[in-house]
Amino acid sequence: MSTLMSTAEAARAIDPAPIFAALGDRTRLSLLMRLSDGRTRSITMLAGDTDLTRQAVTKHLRVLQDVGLVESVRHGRESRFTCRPEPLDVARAYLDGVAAQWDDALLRLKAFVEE
Amino acid sequence: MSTLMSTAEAARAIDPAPIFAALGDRTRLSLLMRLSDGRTRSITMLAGDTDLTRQAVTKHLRVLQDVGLVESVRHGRESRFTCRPEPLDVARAYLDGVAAQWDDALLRLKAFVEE
DNA sequence: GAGATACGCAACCTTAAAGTTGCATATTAT
DNA sequence: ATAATATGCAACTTTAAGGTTGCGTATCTC
Repeated sequence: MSTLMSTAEAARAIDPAPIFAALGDRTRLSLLMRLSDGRTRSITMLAGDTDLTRQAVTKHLRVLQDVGLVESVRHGRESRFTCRPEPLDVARAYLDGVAAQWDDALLRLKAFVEE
Repeated sequence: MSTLMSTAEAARAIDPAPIFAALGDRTRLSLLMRLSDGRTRSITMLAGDTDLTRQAVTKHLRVLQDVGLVESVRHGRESRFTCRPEPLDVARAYLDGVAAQWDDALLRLKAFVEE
């Protein structure tokens, strides 16, 4: 079989559950929000704004990293995190798919009732 | 202050984390997918397609119900579940917001580099 | 080189998620 | 009325999430 597919197709092929799970935590959403300005931040910087310990923040960043939502680059003694938006496309593609199926169902139902 | 707001504004006002958390499980995503054809199903029906016990499915349905993703109506001795797409809009609005912020950041960065 | 800074790793605690089993109760069908 | 069906409730187990603390190591700064 061919392995060629568009990014949209690729997005649909990836299991979205782990991505949603990573997004399903307030602390992690907050970290993402702060990183979504495109700037890069160290763990200590990110932990400074929260009431959590650095280790807790590190764990959350690890969860985000495992699904590709952030990326880290070592820079001297600090590791700098950046937002990676690709998994968001996977999540959006999934939601769009469910919503589309839902809308189709409503249309068919309406057509059925009116015929 | 006014409490008037559009559905889009309302969507942004709701904490999306619990919705994402509810979506962050394969079994629940599968339940949602099967319900997103708009048809109504009993717990036993939904549990029949899985390798889980009825009770496990009941718990998952409860999680989905708690964030408004499904709705149940008692009908005789069975309770029938229906998909409710509104929370999906909340999730989509949130993802769109983050993605937009991200795109803005890239634009500003580009402008900064080129100036 | 010495001290401060930034991090990684590992152990540990607490709580909740996911799932099971057993039993009670309400409905439907015969 | 009885038997079968569909569900609800509660107790219990297992495992993982979220968080902390302590300590070791690499890296800047002076």
